[in-house]
Amino acid sequence: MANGFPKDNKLCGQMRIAQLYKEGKRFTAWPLRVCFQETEEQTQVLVWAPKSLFKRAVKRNHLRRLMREAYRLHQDMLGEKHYLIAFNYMDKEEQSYAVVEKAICKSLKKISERA
RNA sequence: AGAGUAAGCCGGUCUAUCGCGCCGCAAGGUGAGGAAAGUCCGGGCAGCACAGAGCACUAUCGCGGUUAACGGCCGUCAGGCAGCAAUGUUUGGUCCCUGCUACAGAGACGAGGAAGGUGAAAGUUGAAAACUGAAAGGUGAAAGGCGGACACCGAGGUGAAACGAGCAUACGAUAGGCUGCAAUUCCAAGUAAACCGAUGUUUGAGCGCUGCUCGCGUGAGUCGGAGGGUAGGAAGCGUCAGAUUAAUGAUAGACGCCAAAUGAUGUACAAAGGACAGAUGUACGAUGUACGAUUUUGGAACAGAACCCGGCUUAUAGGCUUGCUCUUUAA
RNA sequence: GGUCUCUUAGUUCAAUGGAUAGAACAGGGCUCUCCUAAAGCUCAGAUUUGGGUUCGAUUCCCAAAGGGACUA
Repeated sequence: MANGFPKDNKLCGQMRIAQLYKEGKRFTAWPLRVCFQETEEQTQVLVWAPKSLFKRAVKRNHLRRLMREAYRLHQDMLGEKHYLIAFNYMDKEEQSYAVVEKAICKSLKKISERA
């Protein structure tokens, strides 16, 4: 079981991100909003907390790390297929790790079922 | 002991498991703060410019020191404000030239003179009879009163300020070439040397001298519209962090810190009270106060590097050290 | 990251350092009308915040907060 999260698994590039948001399927799993798309290449993930909701950089960094950590520990739930996924933090409050972990698990399960 | 004040410091530690960035073949090494923040100053660094003259513009402003530099810091002088005090805070070139000082006030920055007093010109009144003359007018006609130009003396009051000044946009001294790492250099990819309008080629557009003018140089494009393409990477970023969707985290446990509760057959002090010996002692003592082992619960701030330094400013739980001041008690 | 700029009634804008901060629209009340609109009268409402300079700050200076523009 591979629980690492190296740099190759991060989604980057303005064009590819715009394409994902344009063509990908979306759903909400509080406090997250998820956007995903199936792909032939390796799985890449984007994690994001908006500046308009969290003005302090510390809080944004913390939430991003929580989401990334939760994904890293549960990424084997996705199965054999590869996806592009974007996790957007939605809630105005800063939630604990337990809440974020639950939401990530829920959304990963949903992705593997729907795709 | 309490309260205050000034200066300085700390900003949890360790272990286990799973992970991240960078360096390295690997083993391994290394990885955020006192403010990393605001971007308010200064410097390094980079690019452009640097024949000259003049005018602007911006910043600073008692004195001395410190520094690579500063508008910072340290010491000190004077004034204002707060405090019983220790101390804190704030202001600090000049008024020669150019201007400003509302309302009120006679007058407001050139002076001019108000109530009142002294003197006093013009004018007016006194002013009619009578005489003279064709008439108009003249003579009579002076004292005194009213009047108050003007000259001298000169308060009180108004107002922040009444001739004393204060202020800056004014003057003086000093400093500053301009722009900023999205600077700048290189690589890769892509496109549109096309179209429309205005203006211009010796009757000189535009550009450069990076604010303007003179002056000098250059000499055919320049500006706007609509439209097309790209927005990746490397260096800059070394001196023990260094990315470019942007690394330093998550979980569990232990210790330490803070707050509340608990309060040991515990310790110290006070003590109603009865007991024993006896005119004062001895042990006991319900109960109260303080200190407190232990246990339980909760809490732990402000905040995250993007070229780097020196300051300033702002945010900040809790704690530590030292100096000084005041109040109370004891010696 | 850097360079600038702005904050005044609910909204859009005025106001040499000078008296009670002005105007339009919006809002409340009254008149008119059978009712509404229009019109007329009237009322309330603001200098982003905290210091300083000044006799006196919307205005000048310093700090903070919140917007906006430009720059590869």
